[in-house]
Amino acid sequence: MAVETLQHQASMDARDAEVARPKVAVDTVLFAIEGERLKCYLVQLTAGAAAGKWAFPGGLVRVGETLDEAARRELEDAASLRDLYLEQLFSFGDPSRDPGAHVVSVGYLGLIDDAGAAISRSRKYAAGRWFEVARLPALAYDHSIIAEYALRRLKSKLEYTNIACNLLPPTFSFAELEELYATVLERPLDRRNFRRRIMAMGLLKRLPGKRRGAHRPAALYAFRQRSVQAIEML
Amino acid sequence: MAVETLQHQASMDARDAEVARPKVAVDTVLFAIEGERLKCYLVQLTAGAAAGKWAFPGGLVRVGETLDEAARRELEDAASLRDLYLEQLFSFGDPSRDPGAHVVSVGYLGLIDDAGAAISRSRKYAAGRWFEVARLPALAYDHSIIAEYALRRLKSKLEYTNIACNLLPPTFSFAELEELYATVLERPLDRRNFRRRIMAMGLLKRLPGKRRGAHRPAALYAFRQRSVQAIEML
DNA sequence: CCAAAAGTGTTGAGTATACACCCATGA
DNA sequence: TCATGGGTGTATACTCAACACTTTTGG
Repeated sequence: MAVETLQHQASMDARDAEVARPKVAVDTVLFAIEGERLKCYLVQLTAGAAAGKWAFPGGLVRVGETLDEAARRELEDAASLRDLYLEQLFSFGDPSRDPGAHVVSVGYLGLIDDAGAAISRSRKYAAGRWFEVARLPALAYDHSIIAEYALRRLKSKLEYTNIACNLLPPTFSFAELEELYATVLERPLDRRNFRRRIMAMGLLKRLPGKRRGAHRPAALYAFRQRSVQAIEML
Repeated sequence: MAVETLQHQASMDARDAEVARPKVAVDTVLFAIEGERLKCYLVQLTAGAAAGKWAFPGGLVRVGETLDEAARRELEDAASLRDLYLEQLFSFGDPSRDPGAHVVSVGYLGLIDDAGAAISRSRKYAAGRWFEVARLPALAYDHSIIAEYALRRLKSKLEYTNIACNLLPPTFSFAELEELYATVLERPLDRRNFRRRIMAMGLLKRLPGKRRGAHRPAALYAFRQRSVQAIEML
């Protein structure tokens, strides 16, 4: 096609309009902690070859919106979620990843501190709910590959950023922070070493109150700058 | 196109078919070392609003090819380059990044060990040549943002992978390896510490010959596994 | 007073850094 | 023999990992 010869990417060439082009979609792997388990949110598809299968919420990017905006729009549609942490992961372009058409998907990692905030009342999907990451059902398309990327990224960023603040409520005890790390990283942490490292970074501020429970009350903390991505950690 | 009705990302809304969709392109920031300088390859555009400006080689992704394939095809077209190291960087989806149309660009980082291998005889571009990274001309679209991403990624991966093997010829002296690091990272390295670290990793094998020069000959090395990405380094 | 979770320091090992001189060669 | 780049070791500071007991509360 001569189309290629005339231009770089967009091409104002009218012939372009007739050439089939891959579509662009976004898909978001949304994580939350619930009941000491790492979970992610899946929706059940209603149409197409993958109908009935579970997948990450996502959809086609529209002309005029950024990729982030598209991801946020889809999450709002799928689960009425807003204002969550989003980070671009990777783009998946295997033409056979969706048997119906060539769709390039930009994968996103999303984090939310409250799994309960997700409300599944989208007309677009048959259902939506949280699944334990360790026990995901079979996923549509190449979504299990996207899931692996997302999990790897989450684990890795936990070790060198303050990303954890997006998985915790505004106020939390130190034990809760440590438990978050242990849950996501799937290994126990040394309490003293962990506390020392976190404290040395000065990311937390101590709050006045105490968390009352059945036993010795825990001091409460908050992240000094929530949702900001500092560097250097474990 | 019924295609849309059949699947997830494409939403089943028939109206979708008539809606304009963003296009997908790839753009590759190709690096090489030449004359103790880090350089990257730019092409001069011939058409569109950006005609005359310099940009990274790239172009629209075709239906049926992967993103990697598209990037390789564009590099082959632009500079007759094949078999180089490519790694996906990030996707840039700001609708205004290309004033002509909404084009989502998947940025790639490319590395080649021999700048001389690039042959600019593409009909698509007015010119193509290497520019010192520290002295790039004004770039078309959002390519200066892509350039920053690429450079940051290169610097960072140099510190924890063996990615350097893609910027060096099959055989090199230790001084050349060190100089590569110093050039890219823009800081001097301690020769003894650097050598110790690299050696401790066992990534290199010593070759029998010597590099003859005006002075004391240097031992020659090669990467044990070329183009493989091991982990853990500086 | 007992069960359970919260909180707290020290030591040893390993790793990273700083630093200066001799070597081999060609000209 | 000299100019030039190639090649080598050690001492110190720092960072990371291992490890167990006391405190505070509710029941």
